Amino acid sequence: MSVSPVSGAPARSRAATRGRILASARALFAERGLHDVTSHDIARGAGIASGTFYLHFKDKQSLFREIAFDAVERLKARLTEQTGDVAEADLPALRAAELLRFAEENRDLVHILFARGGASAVAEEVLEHLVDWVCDEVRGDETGEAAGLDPIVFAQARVGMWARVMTWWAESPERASRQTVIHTLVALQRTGPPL
Amino acid sequence: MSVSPVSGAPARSRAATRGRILASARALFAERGLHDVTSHDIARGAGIASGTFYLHFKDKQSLFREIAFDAVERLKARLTEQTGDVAEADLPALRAAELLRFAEENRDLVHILFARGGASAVAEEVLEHLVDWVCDEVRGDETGEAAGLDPIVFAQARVGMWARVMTWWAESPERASRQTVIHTLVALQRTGPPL
Amino acid sequence: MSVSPVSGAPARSRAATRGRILASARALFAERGLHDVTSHDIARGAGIASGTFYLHFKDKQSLFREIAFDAVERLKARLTEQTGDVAEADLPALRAAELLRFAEENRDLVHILFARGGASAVAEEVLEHLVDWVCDEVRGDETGEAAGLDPIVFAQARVGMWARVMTWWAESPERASRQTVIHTLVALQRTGPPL
Amino acid sequence: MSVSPVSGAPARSRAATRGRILASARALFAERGLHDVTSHDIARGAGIASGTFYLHFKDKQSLFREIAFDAVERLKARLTEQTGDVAEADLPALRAAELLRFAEENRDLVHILFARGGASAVAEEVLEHLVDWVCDEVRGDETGEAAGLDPIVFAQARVGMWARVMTWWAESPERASRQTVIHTLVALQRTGPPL
DNA sequence: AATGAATGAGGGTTCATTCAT
DNA sequence: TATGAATGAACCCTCATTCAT
Repeated sequence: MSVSPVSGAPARSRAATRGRILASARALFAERGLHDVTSHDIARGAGIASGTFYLHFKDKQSLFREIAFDAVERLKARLTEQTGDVAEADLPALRAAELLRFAEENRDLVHILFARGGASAVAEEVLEHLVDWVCDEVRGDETGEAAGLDPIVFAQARVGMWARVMTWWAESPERASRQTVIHTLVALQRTGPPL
Repeated sequence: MSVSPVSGAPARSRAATRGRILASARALFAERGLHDVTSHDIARGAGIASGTFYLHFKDKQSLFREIAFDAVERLKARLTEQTGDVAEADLPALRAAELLRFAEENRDLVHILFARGGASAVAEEVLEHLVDWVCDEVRGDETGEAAGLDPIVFAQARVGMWARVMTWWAESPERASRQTVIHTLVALQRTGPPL
Repeated sequence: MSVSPVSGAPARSRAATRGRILASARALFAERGLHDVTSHDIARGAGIASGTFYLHFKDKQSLFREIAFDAVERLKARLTEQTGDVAEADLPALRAAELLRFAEENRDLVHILFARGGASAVAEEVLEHLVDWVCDEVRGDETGEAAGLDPIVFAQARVGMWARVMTWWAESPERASRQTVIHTLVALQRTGPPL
Repeated sequence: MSVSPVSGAPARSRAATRGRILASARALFAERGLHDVTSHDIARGAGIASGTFYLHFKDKQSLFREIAFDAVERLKARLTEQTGDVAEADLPALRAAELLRFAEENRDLVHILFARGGASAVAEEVLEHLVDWVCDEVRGDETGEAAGLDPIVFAQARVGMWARVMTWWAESPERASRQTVIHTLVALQRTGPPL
């Protein structure tokens, strides 16, 4: 009812706009973290008006959730694809390679999820989600590397390790060759014989 | 007009006020995370006026830095104390025990530093600081567990593992017995023989 | 390419859409008040797209005006119908009965006009409109109950009384029997003999 | 933690600032109604920064409540002062006079409470509060003017009448002489003999 | 050293309205 | 006629920080 002159508006495709918002948000979150990115920033980055943001997402938080969980799902899918096609002995190396591939192809996402993302409860959920997944896998394989270890502690440790290494590598992949990283990860995952 | 107070006897010593602020901040940060605690909250918790905060700390950021780095230094000291007094074979277990002790005695700090604290660049610095320390240690010991591995990757992995496990355990220590956690950590740190 | 629809047979008639909008608005305004109902809410309630609203009404304000003035006109008509058919002594009771009937049949409208609706200048206009009408009536009847009184003050008082009682009764008619309310209104409208 | 340069701030008395805000709000609410006055408007009118508003009031709503209920209490006090000092027959006239005095001395408040104030649930509460008061009074006096009438209906009617007349008169007192209004009100409050 | 009232730049979000399709 | 994505000004409120006392 109050004064509110308006200029006008085009009509791009809904899906396209949504995509632009996601892309803009991903980039900005990676660069500055959830708390230092405003909904206005995201809108500007997407080339839309600030109100438009809320036509596509309930709020900033839920946009972040969507980006985060979409990413973990993709990561899980990557790691799962490997299983079964190969000799068991090769699995650790293949998985390490997949982690690096994912980190390389999703440098911004990795940063959001595992480093700066810590800004919110969402990141914690994401990590816990990953832990649960590893945990389930380990429990299903009594004779594997985690035999005799507590599955949860094992999973927490492993996820912590992965997250940190991926984040570091994604930040500047030139700091260590892919082979070096894979080799180190594989070694660390080969637990020695009991004393 | 009134009796002048004995000079040199401030109502509260500068150091005491500073300490109260630190304590209040530590508790609040742990409970709600950096971004959900205002400078007013901290002042109220410390029983001082809001302006007084700035008489003791440049700003919220630097208070957080101080808390964070003080904590890592204490953690490093703990881990270092062990070295040298014991047989090399026992070191991993002793260190794991120290990590848990630290986590237990500093539940709030651990949360700030490694989980929710992620809210700022400071937490990233803290982790990196720890990585550097591990890295230096590893480089000085060519024949140790990290022999043949890239020191930086090794350090990142180890710190990631420690941070995650400590955070998880600190959150509710009743989830796994101290022995279980130590045992799992030790096993994961005993890298197997090269293929 | 497809069979062309019979011309002159719009999917939905203009008037029908208009009516749906009015009905939707009436219900929502009554439920939540003018300021808590958005044009989108109205459109959704009417089963149309939000843009369509503006094909039928200039803006929210003018929709509200239309609803409001339509209602007062109907109320006035009700009260006027009575006049002339009956003995003068029975008029007050008949009118009071009409007020209640109107309130009962238009519970939502009454609320909009006289209570929550106060949200805007429109409600004020409506009341003033009613006052003018009562005023005119009174002026035309020099020997009536208002004899010797200032017509405007009289009209303001009467309209204030009516509005409040109707609103209250419409909100939950079970709070007082129709007879009780009528009886009280009639008594209050029978001004006593001058001192 | 974000950029937030600040200019500086004086230190007027807390009570004084609070008073300035109340005065500014009263004037603006009367002029434009609750919904068309922003917290910035109020702050500007009070000569303070916009944030200062929230140092003194929880939000706009509660400021409005305070203004409103303070006013009704004063009105009730005025009407009560009279009781007891005078012959019962003179009471209606004295009360009517008080209503007008109040309206005259609080032109803005009257507008807020009984006209534009309709904008919010608060105004409804205020009116209901007044109704309850009248109701209680009436119930305590079985032989008074309301003898034989339903107390609630009676109170609703009376409050409606008062509110409307006060509002109208406060808006421009020159429209009718004080004597005229009082005379009319008194006449309307002298209910006639039962048929 | 301490106080606490004041500052004011934004932050997230809403919504009346437009217009290309 | 109808659609619905888009607009963008404006709103309420927060909070890190300052400074007169």
